[in-house]
Amino acid sequence: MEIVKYLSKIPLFEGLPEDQLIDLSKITVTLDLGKGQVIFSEGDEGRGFYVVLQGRVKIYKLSPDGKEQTLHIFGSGEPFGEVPVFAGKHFPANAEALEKSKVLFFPRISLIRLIEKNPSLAMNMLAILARRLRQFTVQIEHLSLKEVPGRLAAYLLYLSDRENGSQEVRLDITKGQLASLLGTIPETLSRIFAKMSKQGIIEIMGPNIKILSRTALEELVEYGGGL
Amino acid sequence: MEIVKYLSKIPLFEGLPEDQLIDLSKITVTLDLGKGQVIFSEGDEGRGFYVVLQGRVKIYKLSPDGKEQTLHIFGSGEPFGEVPVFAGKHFPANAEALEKSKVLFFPRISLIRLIEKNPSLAMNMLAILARRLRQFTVQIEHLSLKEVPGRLAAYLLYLSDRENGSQEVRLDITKGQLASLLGTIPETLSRIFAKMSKQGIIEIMGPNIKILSRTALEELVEYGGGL
DNA sequence: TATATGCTTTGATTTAAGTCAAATTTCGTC
DNA sequence: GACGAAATTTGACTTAAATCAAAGCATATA
Repeated sequence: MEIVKYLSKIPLFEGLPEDQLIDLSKITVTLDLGKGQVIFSEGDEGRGFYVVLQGRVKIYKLSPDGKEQTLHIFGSGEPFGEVPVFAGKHFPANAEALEKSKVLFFPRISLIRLIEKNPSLAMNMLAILARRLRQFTVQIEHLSLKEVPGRLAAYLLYLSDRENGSQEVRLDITKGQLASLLGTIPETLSRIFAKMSKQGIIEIMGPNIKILSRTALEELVEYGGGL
Repeated sequence: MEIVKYLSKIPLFEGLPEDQLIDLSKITVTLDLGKGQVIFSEGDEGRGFYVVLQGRVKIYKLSPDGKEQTLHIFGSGEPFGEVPVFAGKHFPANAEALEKSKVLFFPRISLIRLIEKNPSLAMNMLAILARRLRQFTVQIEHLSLKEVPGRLAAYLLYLSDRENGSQEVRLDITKGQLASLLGTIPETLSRIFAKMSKQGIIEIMGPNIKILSRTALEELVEYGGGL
């Protein structure tokens, strides 16, 4: 079966024996989503969690006046919506497909049953949640302790590191989406990009960015200000 | 043994059979901490996690220039520092006793062994981590989408709700600590308190605050601004 | 190719909140 | 109860970033 092969590649289920993967595959539902399609909304009952197969999914919060704060953007292989499975009740945020996507859905009940039979699955899940907690810690730090240029610099360095230190990175989300992820608005982000570019720290070619001075970016993260 | 009785009251270990609690008690180390004493620092290797027995413990991040963002304040019965146990390596933040405190330490290795033997413990930990993730979601939302008055209003309502809607709440942390928890500085917080007081929304008597208009607070959370 | 739609940039202005400095209150301890 | 240290408040000032408005680009689709 196709699904089993997919499952075995998802970090969450790494190291599970084949028979358990088959068990898992039996409880999953595959969802096909169009661009912009809402997967769940804040306050919805959490009946289970999801894993991205193809495409990208955005998790975000809305303020009453419609301003958006992106919490995460998940790509292929990443699980989301696990919180209510264990914490109970409802989703604390919204989820929406950024592009045409496929996601797997794992119903809560079946999953809990599976975990009870299967401690190592629980360990994997613990690791995932702990890692996510760590990401949030960083995000909170950035939002409260750093100005926007510092946050952007940190993000660019993160992208670069992800491609083992490449000088050139590509934004795989729109600049508007990046603004929301950094806790700001497109105008502000655009101005900061312009300033960084003028100072010769980066070079912008559409969604491709060449890092001209890694040091300058690191200083922005470290000491902020002064752009 | 004393410790076993303590352990049985900690949500994390709820529902564990007595013999497992005894096992647990054997691997714990009790730490006595003075006020202001550092428990671990960002970057330290995570050798295990902690549970507060008495007192209060603050988890926080520091910016290079010394500004502090409090992530959590944990009281009696609450676990902290679990992230590196499952996510690996080092602590992502600092921990310090806010007052004279007692905490239990659970070494990583023993703990993992225990969890592997013991699925229900894993389920409890999953629930705890999931709840914490949810709290962070809210905190990020607040930091990015709401102005300080809205965050303060939300905090006051939270305190009030915790004492089933009481009109009078008591800050169990200093206003400086509250400022850090809300992602701001004491001066700003003080001004906002003054404004709210002038507008008859609250009445301040030292650390005791009387909520005069719950509605006004709710509006601040909802629509922000206008103080 | 033309046109509409959505992204991005730029400019002018406003504003919330941070900084620096100093006065004042509160608190712990001798 | 009195002293010194710490926490809190107040004031004047600065600043980063949001808002509002409009123009410029792309991109995809008819």
